[in-house]
Amino acid sequence: MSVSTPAERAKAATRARMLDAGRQLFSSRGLHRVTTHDIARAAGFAPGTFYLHFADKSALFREIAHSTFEDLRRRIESAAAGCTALPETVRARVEALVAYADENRELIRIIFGADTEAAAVEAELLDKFAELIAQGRSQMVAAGQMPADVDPAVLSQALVGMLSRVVRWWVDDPAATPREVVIETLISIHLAGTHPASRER
Amino acid sequence: MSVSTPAERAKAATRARMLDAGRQLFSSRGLHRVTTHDIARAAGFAPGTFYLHFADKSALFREIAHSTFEDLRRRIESAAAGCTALPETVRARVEALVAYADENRELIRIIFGADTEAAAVEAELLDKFAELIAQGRSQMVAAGQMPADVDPAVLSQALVGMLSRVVRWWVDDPAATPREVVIETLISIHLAGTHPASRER
Amino acid sequence: MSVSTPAERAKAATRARMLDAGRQLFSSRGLHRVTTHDIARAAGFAPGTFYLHFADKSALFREIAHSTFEDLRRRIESAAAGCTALPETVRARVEALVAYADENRELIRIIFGADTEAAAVEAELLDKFAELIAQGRSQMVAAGQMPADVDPAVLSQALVGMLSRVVRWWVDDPAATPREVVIETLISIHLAGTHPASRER
Amino acid sequence: MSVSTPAERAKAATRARMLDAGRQLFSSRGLHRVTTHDIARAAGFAPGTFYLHFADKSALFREIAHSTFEDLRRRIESAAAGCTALPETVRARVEALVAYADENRELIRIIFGADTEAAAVEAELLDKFAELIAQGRSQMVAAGQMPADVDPAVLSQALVGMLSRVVRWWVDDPAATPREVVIETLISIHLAGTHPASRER
DNA sequence: GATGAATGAGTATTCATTCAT
DNA sequence: AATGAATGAATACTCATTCAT
Repeated sequence: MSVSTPAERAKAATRARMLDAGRQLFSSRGLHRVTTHDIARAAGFAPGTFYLHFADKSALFREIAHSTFEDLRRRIESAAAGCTALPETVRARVEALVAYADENRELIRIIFGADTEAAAVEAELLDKFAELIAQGRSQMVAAGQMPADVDPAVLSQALVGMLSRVVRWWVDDPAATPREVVIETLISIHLAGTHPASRER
Repeated sequence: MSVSTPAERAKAATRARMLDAGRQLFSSRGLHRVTTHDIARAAGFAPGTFYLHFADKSALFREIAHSTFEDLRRRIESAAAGCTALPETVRARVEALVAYADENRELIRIIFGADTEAAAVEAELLDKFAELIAQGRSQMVAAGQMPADVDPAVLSQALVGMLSRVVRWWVDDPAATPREVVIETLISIHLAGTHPASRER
Repeated sequence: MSVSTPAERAKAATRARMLDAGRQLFSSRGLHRVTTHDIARAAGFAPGTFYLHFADKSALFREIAHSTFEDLRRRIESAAAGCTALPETVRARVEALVAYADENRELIRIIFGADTEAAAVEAELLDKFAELIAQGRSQMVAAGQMPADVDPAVLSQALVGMLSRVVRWWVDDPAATPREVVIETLISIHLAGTHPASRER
Repeated sequence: MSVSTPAERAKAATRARMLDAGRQLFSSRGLHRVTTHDIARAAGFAPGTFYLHFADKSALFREIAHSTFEDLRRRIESAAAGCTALPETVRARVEALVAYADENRELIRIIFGADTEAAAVEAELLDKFAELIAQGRSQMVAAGQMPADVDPAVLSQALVGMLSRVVRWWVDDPAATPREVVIETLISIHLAGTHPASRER
C-alpha cells in the first residue's frame, strides 16, 4: 500500500524543485536579491505556483536554512557518535563541520549568513577587526594565564562565533588555506578553550 | 572668531541629526527596513533634505558603520597603549571592547551585523549551533591536546568570530551574564588560543 | 483552432490598449508630460501593469513612433508603386503623405515631433525619411535631369524639412488651407527642387 | 549723467553671466538636462540668485532663444539690405544664414531645436522665421514672377522647414559637406520654389 | 495542481523653487 | 544683491502576492 497518491508525489516533487532553486539562488545572491518569480522560473514553474507550496518568500528561506542546518547537525553528531574521549570528539566534530563546508559552500553562506546587503560593509569591518587582532597578537610573545572559571554560555557563543566565522571565511577562498590547517587550528583553540585548566598554572 | 559660517554650522548640525537618526533606525530595524524618508523624518526634515547631505542610503550607512568602528578601534588601542606584557594587553583590549559594547548596544548591532532580514533566521541557527556545542561540551571531561602549528590567519578569524559573536550576543541581554564573566571568559580563551604552546603536552 | 492561448490573447489585448492610450496621450501632451501611470490608467489598468508589457516609457514611445512611421512609409510607397514618370511619382507620394496626415493628425504630431524631448526618436525617423527621399531620387536620375550643383544629401534634408514642417503645420489648422493647395504647392516645390536644371537660367 | 547706478550695472552683469551660462549649457545638453543650479553654479552664483534675475528656468530659455533669433534675423536682414533683384536677395539671405550657423553651432541647436522639450519656443521661432520669409516674398512680388498655384503660407512653411532642417543637419557635421554646396543647393531650391513659373511646363 | 496576467503599495531620487539670513 | 539650506511634489520602476481560468 503506497503512502502517497500520485498527486501528492507530484506536489512534493514541485516543492522539492522550488527548494532546490531557492537554495541555489539564495546562496549566490542573498535573500532580498532573489524574487519569488526568480525561484519559480528557475524551478520551471509559473510565478503563481510558488504560493501553492510556500506561504511566502521568507517561509521558503526559513525552510531551506533550517533543513540545511539539520543536515549539518546530523553530519556533526554522527561523526562524533562513536567517540568517547574529548579530543577525539572535538576532532570528529570539527572535521565534519569543515568537510560539510567544503562540500556545500553555498549552503554555508545561507546558514552562516554571508547574505544581506549589509554584508559587504560588515565583512569589511570584521576584516579590519581581524587585522587589529592580528597586530595585537604579533606583539605578544610571553605566556598567558588561564583562570578556571569559564562560563559555559559565553564559551558556547565564543565557539559558535569562532567556528562560523572561520568556516564562512574559509569557503570564500578555500585555496588560500589548506583544509588540514583550518581543522588543526580550530581543534587546538577549541580544546584550549574548553580545557584551559589543563594548561600549567 | 569661528572658522565656520552660520550656514556651515547649520548644515553640519543637520548632517549630525541625520546620522543620529540613521544610527537609531539602522540598529533597530536594519539597513533595508529603513528608508531615506524615515531617516529624514526622524531627523525632523523633508525627504529631499537627505540628499543634500548624503549621496544615498548606503553612503549614510557606511559612514555610520565605519566611524563607529573607528571609535571602537581607538578605544581598544588606547586602552592597551601602556601595556607591555601579553596578559595585560589582552585584558585591556577585551575590557575596552566589552565596555564599548555595554555603552553602545545599538552601534554594536550595526558594526557586528545584527542587521538584515536574514538575521533573525541566522540568529536562530547560530543559537542552535551554540546548544549543539554546549551539549558536546558537557560530555567532555578529559584533557585535550594542542599542536604547535596555529595558523595566524585562521586564528585571527577565529578570534574575530568569537569576540564579535559574544559581544553581539551579550548586548541583547546583558542582564543574563555579568560583564566580568564575559570579560574573564573571553580573556581566558583568547590567551589559550594565542598561547597553545603554554599547555602541557 | 487558434494559434494563441486565451492568456496570450488577453496579454496582446492589454498591450494594444496601452499602445492606444499612449498614442492618444503622447500626441496631445508629448513624451515627458505623460507618465506611465497616466497610460496605464487611461488603458484601464494599474500602474504596475505597464511594465508587464513595455520595458519603460521610452520603449512604448519608440514602438508607437516607429510603427506609425512604417505605416506612413508603406502608404507612400504603395501609392507610388505603379508610377514610372517622375511627376506622377512625386504627385502620388505627396498625395499619400498629405492624406495620411489628414487622417492621422495626432500621429503626425508624434512622428514629426510637434513637441517633445523625443528628439532622438524624431531624428531617427526624419533620417529614415531622408533616406526614403534619397532612394526616390536615385530612381529619378534615369528619367530626370539632375544638375550638378544639387547635392543629393542636402536636397534630401531640404525636402524632409519642407515636407515634415508643412505637414506638421497644416494638421494644426487644416481648415485654413485646402488640402489641394498644400498638395499642389508641395509638388511644385518638390519638382522644382529636383529639376532645377529645367529652369531657364 | 549716467543712465545706470552701480547697483544696476552689477545686477545687469550678473544677469548677463547667467545668460551666457545658460546659452552654453542649453546648447550642449538641451533644456531639461540643465538645472537652474547648474546655470547659477556655472555663472559663479548660488542657486537662489537665479530667481533674482529670472522668473523661472523657461523664462531664461525663452530669453536666450528669442535674443539669439533676433541676432540671426538682423544678420539676415542687413545682409540683404542693399539687394534689389530677387536672386541676389535670396543669395545674400542664405549666405547670411549659413554663415551664422557656421559661427554659432550651439546657438543654432537652441533656436532650431536639435533636441529639447523646448518645442513650444522652437515653434514660435519657426513661425517668426516663416513670417520673415513671407515678408521677403511680398517684396518680391513686385519684381518677381509669382505663379498662381503657389500658396504663400504653404511656401513660407516649406522654406522654413527646408532651411531650418538643412542648417540643423549641417552643423552636426559641417565637415561632411562644403559650405558652398549647402549654400548653392539652398539657393537653387529656394529660387526654384519661389519661381516655379519659370520652369517649362 | 498549475498558470500567468494583473495588482498596487512601496521607495529612491531629482530639482524647481522659496525664504530666512 | 546674494546666499544656500531646506522644501516636497513628482515619478519611474519593483515585486510580493492574488485569483480567475
